[in-house]
Amino acid sequence: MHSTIRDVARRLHLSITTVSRALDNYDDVAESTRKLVVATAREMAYVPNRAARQLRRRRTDTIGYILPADSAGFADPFFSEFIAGLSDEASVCHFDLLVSAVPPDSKAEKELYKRWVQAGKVDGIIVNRSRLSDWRLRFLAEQGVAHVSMERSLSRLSFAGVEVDSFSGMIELIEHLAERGFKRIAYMGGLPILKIDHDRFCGYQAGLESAGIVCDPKWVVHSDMTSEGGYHAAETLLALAVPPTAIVCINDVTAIGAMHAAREHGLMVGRDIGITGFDGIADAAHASPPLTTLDQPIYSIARQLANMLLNMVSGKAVEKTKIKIRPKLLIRASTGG
Amino acid sequence: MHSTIRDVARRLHLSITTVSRALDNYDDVAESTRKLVVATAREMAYVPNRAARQLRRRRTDTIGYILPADSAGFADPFFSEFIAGLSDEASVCHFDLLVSAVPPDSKAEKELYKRWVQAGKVDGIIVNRSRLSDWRLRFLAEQGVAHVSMERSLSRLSFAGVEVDSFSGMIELIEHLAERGFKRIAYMGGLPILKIDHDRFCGYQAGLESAGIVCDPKWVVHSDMTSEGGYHAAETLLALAVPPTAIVCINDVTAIGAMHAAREHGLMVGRDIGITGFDGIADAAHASPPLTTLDQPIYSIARQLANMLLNMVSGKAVEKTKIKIRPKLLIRASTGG
DNA sequence: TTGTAGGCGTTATCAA
DNA sequence: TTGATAACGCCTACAA
Repeated sequence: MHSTIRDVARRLHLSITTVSRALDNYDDVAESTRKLVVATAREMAYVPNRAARQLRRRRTDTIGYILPADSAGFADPFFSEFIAGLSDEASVCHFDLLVSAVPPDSKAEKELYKRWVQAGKVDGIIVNRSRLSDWRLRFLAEQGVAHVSMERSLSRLSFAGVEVDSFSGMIELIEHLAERGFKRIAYMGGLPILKIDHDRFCGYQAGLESAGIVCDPKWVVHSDMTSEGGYHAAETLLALAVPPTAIVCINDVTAIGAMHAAREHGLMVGRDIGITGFDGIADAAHASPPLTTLDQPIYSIARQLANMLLNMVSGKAVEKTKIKIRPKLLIRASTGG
Repeated sequence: MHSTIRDVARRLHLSITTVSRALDNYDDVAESTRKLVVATAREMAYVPNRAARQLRRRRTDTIGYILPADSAGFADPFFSEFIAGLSDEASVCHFDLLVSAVPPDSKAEKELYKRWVQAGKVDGIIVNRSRLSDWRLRFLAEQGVAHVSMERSLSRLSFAGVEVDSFSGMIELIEHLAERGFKRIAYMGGLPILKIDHDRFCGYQAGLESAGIVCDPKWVVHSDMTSEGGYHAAETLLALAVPPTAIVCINDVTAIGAMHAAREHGLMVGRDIGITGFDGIADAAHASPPLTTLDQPIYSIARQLANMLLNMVSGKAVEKTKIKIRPKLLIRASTGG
């Protein structure tokens, strides 16, 4: 925090005003002074103080993202990629990204959102892992804070964001499994309050139905969406009297855990049992066997979300406020290739 | 951004000053007024404006972390876990975490660090993936900005941070491989300018030496530390006239890619070839076969780093400024169990 | 084309 | 124990 705008002004025997406007490319500044100011500012390594600018402009040039982090052990490449996308897009517009992690639907989460909003710390917020009934979206709408979300919640609020068509994807996936001859198909979800869990489960059911397969409630289990959780949930499934011959997992890391459990049970994944994921993280392609999955372009989705949000907070017209993406079925060896 | 401190003051017919100090628990405020102020503030949902507070206090209550993101496709669970740790620790102290992603050692990186520092956007910065000669650490020291780093660089600057003893870890690992009968041991590193690459490579060499194995330069390759990169680098190794019978990888995701390549070459990992990682990410335990690795407690390291930094910026005495951690060798099936 | 002055919401100094 | 008042660094009507 070195030179201030006063320093630059003093050095040039100009007023603060002129310096300020020269740097902001106002057109009522003589070209010669403008050049001089810009050169001097650069030479003096002048950078406008963030806090002062924020206070005055009443905006922060910062967008926020709160990680729905369940636990200490949480580590899904999904989030690395998502954050990288948000941050990259923000950088382009000279915005910053504020990040925090907090257990979903907890008291701490509520407090954090409140603090960020009421202290004016961010101009807008990106929400993901939307819940069926999501107080976050309601809260942000009420407070008039710009926000976009990945997956819409069921409430009728106007929605801006990106939605991946999990439902159709799952139907396609189940069809694929049925074609490969897998009939006893289990579903391994996450928290049932999650929109993605709901959508994927519905797609799973619809898929079964159209394949003429009945859905055994015993074959529906839930995990915490970590590989550890997937491992344990799979153990439960495989210990059943009549275990499933395929497991459809809510995401890739869960599936990686499930494959591990299957191997430990002496099953050859892809032949004795089919296992699928959702996300298309890099590691899924290198898993053993490579994982059949519904690929969603996480990085690109994150960039699009950030872009929409940035347009909103900059008052620019947002061309598209709802983007729907169809996940792509990547067939790999974990379902027989 | 609703009620300000003035609103609260007006409502109570008190001065702004008194309200401010009541809320900050100064002891020269009557207990009765303090209670009244606190209650009213809460009722009015008053939250101090961040920008104003920052401007006045000359601190931001924010720490920063710049992800060394190589590319769009980058997605290492290491970073999710690292960020979660930083963020959790920051939350405890009511600090925020500012995150950005930028290619390492690029012009953009330099500009970003400058901007953050000179605009006074953060009180301190966490650095990881230190380079052997790291301008970031020099720059931060010069500018007098508080910072901690994971892995110290070779320069003699005073260092505060956490260091994982990669060198000793690798020696132990090589010893393990040699015991298991693997003799033709390859090393798959990352960028050679990275401190961790240097340390791990040196440990590898030392390990080979003490096991009486000569190091064939052909068996030393580098990747970009992604699973994709690991996959390709392994293909190069396996295409050699005399391919190695073990591959020591710089991190887990690389190793996961390498295992994939090995399987494609018809090799049974753990029997025909030994493969090892470094990190101890959750997925490593669920890889096929489960990956032998040097486990470092990423989440806990991140918390410790953040904690040290927070103490530094709060002016608290830092008990321990250098923490050395010995990674733990987890022997799994990828080296024969 | 440039300068003056007021204020964004807080906190800190000093006097009452 | 409380209250004026002056910054913090910047932006922007408005005046010159």
